[in-house]
Amino acid sequence: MSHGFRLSGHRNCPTPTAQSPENRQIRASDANNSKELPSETNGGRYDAVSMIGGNEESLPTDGTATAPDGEQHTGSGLQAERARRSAQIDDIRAAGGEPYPYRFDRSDSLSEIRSRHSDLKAGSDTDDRVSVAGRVMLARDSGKLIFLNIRDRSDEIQLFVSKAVIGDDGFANVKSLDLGDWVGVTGNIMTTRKGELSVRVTECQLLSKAVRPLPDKWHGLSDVDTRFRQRYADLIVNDDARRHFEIRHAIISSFRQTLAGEGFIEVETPVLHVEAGGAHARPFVTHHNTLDMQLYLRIALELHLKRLIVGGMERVFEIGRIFRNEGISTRHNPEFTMMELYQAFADWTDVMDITERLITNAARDAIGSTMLSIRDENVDLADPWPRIQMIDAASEAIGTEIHPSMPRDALTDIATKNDVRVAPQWLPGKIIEAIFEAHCEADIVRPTFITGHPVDISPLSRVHRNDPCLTERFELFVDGRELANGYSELNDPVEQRARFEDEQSAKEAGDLERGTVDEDYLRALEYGMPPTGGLGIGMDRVAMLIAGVDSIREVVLFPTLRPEVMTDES
RNA sequence: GCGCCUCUAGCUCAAUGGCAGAGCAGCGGGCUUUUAACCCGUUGGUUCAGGGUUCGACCCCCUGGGGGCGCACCA
Repeated sequence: MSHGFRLSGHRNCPTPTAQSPENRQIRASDANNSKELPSETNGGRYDAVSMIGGNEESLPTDGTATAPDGEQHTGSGLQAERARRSAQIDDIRAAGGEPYPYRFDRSDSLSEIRSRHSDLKAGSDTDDRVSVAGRVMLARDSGKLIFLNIRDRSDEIQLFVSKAVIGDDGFANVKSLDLGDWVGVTGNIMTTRKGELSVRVTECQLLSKAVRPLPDKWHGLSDVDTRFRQRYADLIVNDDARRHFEIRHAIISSFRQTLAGEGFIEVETPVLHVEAGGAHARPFVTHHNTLDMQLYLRIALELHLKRLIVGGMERVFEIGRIFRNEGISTRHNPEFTMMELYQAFADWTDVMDITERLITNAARDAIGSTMLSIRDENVDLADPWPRIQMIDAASEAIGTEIHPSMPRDALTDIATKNDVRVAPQWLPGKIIEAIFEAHCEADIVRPTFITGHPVDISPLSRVHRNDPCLTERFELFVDGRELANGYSELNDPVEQRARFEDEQSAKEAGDLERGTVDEDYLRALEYGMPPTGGLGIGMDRVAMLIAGVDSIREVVLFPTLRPEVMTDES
């Protein structure tokens, strides 16, 4: 850690400056900012020179800076830049200022100001005095006039800083701001000659000093590794990154609204499971110390939620993180967010309907339209979504009729002729699914329900009322990706036990993703579960669809990555 | 896990076997209506790491590491 910076005196209490008279002044002005006092708007409480407390103590002007560790740094480079800014912090403190004040009274968000003054003509002045806060994103210095662009969560605005208005000391302090610093300013709304909406700054307070420089102001951050590892920097400089997560938020919010409107109750069920059931996937294993027992992170929400249907809750849903110990790709993150719902007295057709409503509403709420462009095809989510049987799609793709009632050997032959490798333990339904995945899945562009999955790959689904080899199950595919999975829920405890036992023997035969017999779940079913429709939607993939991105990492804030090797230069 | 691609200044990118460069950011100077401001000057490099080939390596080869994409895995 030869280049490690330690700000002196800030690890101990009291700090060396805590006893100084200047510091007591700062404390007093902090009190002026505190919530307990009557909150008058503005009122000149922000000293125009509060950054260095009125003292004309100036920064080194020869381009060198002394880091707190005493090492001299010249020129640029990350370490030199951090040293220069750290030295600025020390100077502010030495002059009795506070580079990291406690709070700031903001009168408006930037978007509020922008909408209030949307019709202001070029070259206008107003009586609208505001206090706004944001991060300095751009700066243009023309001698006795400085233009800064600051940004808050809602928007950006220009600060118009005139030496004649703010005074020499205040002007020098604004000049010493770096891109990335947070500031709070007070002033009147105006427009420049070119019509740019601005705040004519009379007071400027540093709210937080950035010690590390921002990525390129124009190109932003494009190195994907850095973007994901330093998501904070990505969010600061990349508009798209912020937009993707706004969309994600709007989608989840929209789902909650749609579900609340249809009488669903949001619940939370355990993440730590004794048995990881409800899906075919390899789980993460963990351990509880006091109970001294092995636990699994959940791979699905299903079995707990259906226990609640047994309990009579009728309509429940959960939006929660699930974990699957499998490969990572543009479509898979080891932890991801699933929405599952269960509705008593409904069957799979009701569930397909609500799937369309949820996703169409989400698009409308998140991007204001149901029109999407998928692989250069214009898709209106509001159009009805086709419903195609899996066996029909697969049969058509290979030009041969297939059905799970056919002898396994015949299906194996057909699969092999169509370049699908068949594993020895696969049952007929699994072979059909493999043919579908190899020959149909990737070609599906617009939202399409694939229905009627074979019984042997659907241990929790109810048998199709018209075909004993199939189930009343569907999966939703869009752009070659599976987004949702739902079915008429199997509620016969005797049949469910038989299906679980088939799962267990497959697992014991070496198929690690298969399930086990969940005795407590069977006990629940014995109390009687009403006819029920259930649904699971991968929220990350819905967000990918609506945001129009090809990688799940664009809609997961902190995707799973290998640990970074930290160096002095990081 | 396998294959292909990639890693150069804080950021974005050049340099294809012959002196490691530019723009932005930074630093110094100028400019009172700019807006990716502009103008003049200027600092900054373990070219991911280690090894090899060569008179000479960012460049070619080997090993390792990070990342991306594809495959595999993944109802």
